[in-house]
Amino acid sequence: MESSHRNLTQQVVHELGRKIMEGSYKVGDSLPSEADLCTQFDISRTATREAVKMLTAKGLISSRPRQGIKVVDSKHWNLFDVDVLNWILLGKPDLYLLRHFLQLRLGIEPEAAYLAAQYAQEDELTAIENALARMKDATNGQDDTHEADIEFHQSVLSASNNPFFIQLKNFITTALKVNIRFTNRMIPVTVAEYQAHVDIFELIKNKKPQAAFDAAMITQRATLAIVNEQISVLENRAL
Amino acid sequence: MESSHRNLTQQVVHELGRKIMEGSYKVGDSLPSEADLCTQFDISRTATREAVKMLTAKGLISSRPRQGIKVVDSKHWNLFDVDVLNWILLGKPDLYLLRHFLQLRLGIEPEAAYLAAQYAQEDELTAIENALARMKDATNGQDDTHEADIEFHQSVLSASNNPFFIQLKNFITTALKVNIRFTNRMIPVTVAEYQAHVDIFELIKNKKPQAAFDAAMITQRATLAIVNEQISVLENRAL
DNA sequence: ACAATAGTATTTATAATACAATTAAAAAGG
DNA sequence: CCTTTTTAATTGTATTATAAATACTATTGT
Repeated sequence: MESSHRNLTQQVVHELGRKIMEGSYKVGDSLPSEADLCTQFDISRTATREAVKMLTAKGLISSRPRQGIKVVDSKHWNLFDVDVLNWILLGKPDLYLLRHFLQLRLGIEPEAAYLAAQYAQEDELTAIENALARMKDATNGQDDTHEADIEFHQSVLSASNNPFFIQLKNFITTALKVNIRFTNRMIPVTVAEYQAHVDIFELIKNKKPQAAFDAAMITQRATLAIVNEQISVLENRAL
Repeated sequence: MESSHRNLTQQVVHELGRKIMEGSYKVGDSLPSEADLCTQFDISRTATREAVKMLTAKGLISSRPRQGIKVVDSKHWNLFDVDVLNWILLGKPDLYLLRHFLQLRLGIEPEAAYLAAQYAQEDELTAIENALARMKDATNGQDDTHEADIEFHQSVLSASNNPFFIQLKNFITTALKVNIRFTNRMIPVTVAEYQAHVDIFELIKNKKPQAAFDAAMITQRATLAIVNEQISVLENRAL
């Protein structure tokens, strides 16, 4: 149990957050009242209320006298919160969610590459290069495939020198992890994939923003096209 | 005083969040201890602690025994949280922040237009059209200029039918408000700007994703170029 | 029968207090 | 000087009491 090293409030936040994101409590549903949560988790009202406040701050629930604690509409959820993203991952992401992730990655990552080509500092370029080295090792089975891949994408975001893009590292990381769920058990990172990453890096390093943008965009559109195809197959089969 | 109709916890959250985002408490700084916050706001520890938990949930602070309450590194801040965005707006956004906003808008909005062209439902197209009508009225001074503009961009995001893009409505709205800060007192919404919006709508309606993407991208790159130019002027003047 | 009003009960909001757990920093020991 | 122990400051948790908000119910007057 990895929850034991966190305090009570955090444990309850995690447990309830996970249940909401997996759909055990649906939008509009009432959660147990404060009193019930206290008895269910065998904790004081203090801990319970603080957990409720944290989930409220993340936009998942509302809490009002006489009305109780309710799951609010999903448009209010802070989907870019690191905890919420992890709870999404703990749920059962389907192909549609993967598509949603990829659609936004397609917006973010090419532009991040563009900005990196404009603004990357020397140490940030080095960080990208280190991630590439790990990916190369990974193709030889000497390093964790997916972690190196994640590190590459994160380091490009960092190199954008834009706090909003940097904040989206959580999102991209989760997106990649969801992707791995569906492409797992296949060849880890192919040489072709590795080469595509190297190409983007070279364009960033040589300060070619538009070319870096285009290269990243082509890769992303290809990935998205595959998922769209998979969804089409599924939907046609369902008819 | 608009804070009086909110509960104590929310008032404290707002006050502290605002101060953090405006820089009164800088990264690494300690906030007053729980006990001090209680006396400063003249409230109980319960209310204080719940406020601290909410700010923790938004990634602004950490709170540990003996160490106290500290502002954490800004890379942990949930910059896409609606409250955090509002506190940013209450601070004093400068041209660099505006550029950061525009850089991400440039990633998001063209792709949102692309997705809207693919997936928009009839009622979502109508919503965009209504926003356009308001913008047209605004050019004649019959409606609020900037609100109609915001409504347009929000309705495109809604039409993307992607929850992540929809969640970013807060971000885009704040970005537009910051933009208004710097372009205010000028002609509200020009006919040319209005026409650019109409063009994007037509491409969405006629299901031309790539063309809608390109049209939105051109507009955004132009806006960003203006800000980059303003920053260059400022920086050259500073030398 | 119906609508407006007042009352009631449920639930969260706030407060006050006590004690436990954590941990940074100081003190003690080698 | 380094390591260990102690201390004290600060948050973590529990308990109890009361206040405020509000959905629901009952009453009342028409």
